[in-house]
Amino acid sequence: MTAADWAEAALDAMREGGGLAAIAIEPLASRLGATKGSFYWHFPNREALIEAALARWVERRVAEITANGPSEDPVARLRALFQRTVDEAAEDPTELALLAQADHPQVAAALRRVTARRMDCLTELFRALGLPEADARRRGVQAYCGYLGRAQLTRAVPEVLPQGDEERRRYVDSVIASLTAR
Amino acid sequence: MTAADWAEAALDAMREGGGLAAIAIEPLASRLGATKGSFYWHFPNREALIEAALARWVERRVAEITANGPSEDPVARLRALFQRTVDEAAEDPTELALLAQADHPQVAAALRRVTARRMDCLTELFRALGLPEADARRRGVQAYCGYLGRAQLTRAVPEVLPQGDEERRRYVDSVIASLTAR
DNA sequence: ACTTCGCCGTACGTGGCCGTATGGATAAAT
DNA sequence: ATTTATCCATACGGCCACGTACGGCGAAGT
Repeated sequence: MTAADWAEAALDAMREGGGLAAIAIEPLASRLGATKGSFYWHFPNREALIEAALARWVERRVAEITANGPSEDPVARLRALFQRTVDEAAEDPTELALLAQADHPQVAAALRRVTARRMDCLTELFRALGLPEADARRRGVQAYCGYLGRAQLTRAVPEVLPQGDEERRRYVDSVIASLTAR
Repeated sequence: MTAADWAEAALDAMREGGGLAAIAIEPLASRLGATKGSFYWHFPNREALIEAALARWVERRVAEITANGPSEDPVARLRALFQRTVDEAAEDPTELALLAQADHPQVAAALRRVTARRMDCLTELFRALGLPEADARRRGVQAYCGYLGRAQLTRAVPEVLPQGDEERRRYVDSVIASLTAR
């Protein structure tokens, strides 16, 4: 049993429990087949566990940004981004849970890091499409807001979203067209 | 002390505490200068209080939809919508908290009602701009995702959003242009 | 004056979770 | 073989919140 195991279990709990409140030591211990004695050996307190879990989460989200090599076609990358939103955000409410607890200092720091990197990536993408810096940033914000909003709806009220592969494709086409127009 | 007082206090607590977990009877009682004896006279249990608070919230959100008379210019209404997002969502994280807890049955029902009404309104708006039904719905979803995402960022990571009145105006202009283009 | 009823305060039991104290078990070091 | 370090289990106290039991108190009816 390592500290990483505990951090991973904390992330799992947050994914299923929907929020920081789901990170509780005693339930985690019973789920891991361990006890609090183990936990308090590897961590000083609950806050440290939260910190470790969030650090893990940030690391992964940043890694999956740079995983999309900047060599690809910008429009294809945009499309891939919105395509993945559909499948991913539906299964992993972690990010939504964190967004809802942005007043928490540790959560806020994690969100700042990930969001800033994503925004940089999106801005660079629109610059690759030929837009000047200021316009590219605006488009980046616009795209990211669309991404976040769609992630929300996918989980919270999926029935208002386009149903069926055909409709979904048309929707993504429409979004891409809006973002790359002019 | 009425049941409405308790429900209102529950909404206040949720606004400040960020989530359903903030609706706790004993803290509410001390805040209201009352005790649990009063609460359990007006409500059978905590779940009923949550239900009442959510019903209140839904009623208000629906009311503020129909408050915008459908007589206005569609583009002006769109602009007003995105303008209000900036001020409002920053001060009232209730909706974001609810979105993050969409797995909760009572919350899900409340969100479904409000979202469906808003989507109807947006669709009607784009139809008033001359779009056929299917296109209007797509644009409506697109607009609402932009709204939700911006609300998220406003609270969670405001520093990535356009700063200053001038930049904010340009951003809203860009969004409106994207949504009403073609 | 006495009862009834709406409304609320107090006290208690229960459960879940945090953090600490302390001891046990195993393996490496000397 | 003894010590030491590492890792974990058990037991405990304390906090906070839910829900219940019960008693009190004022107003209205008779």
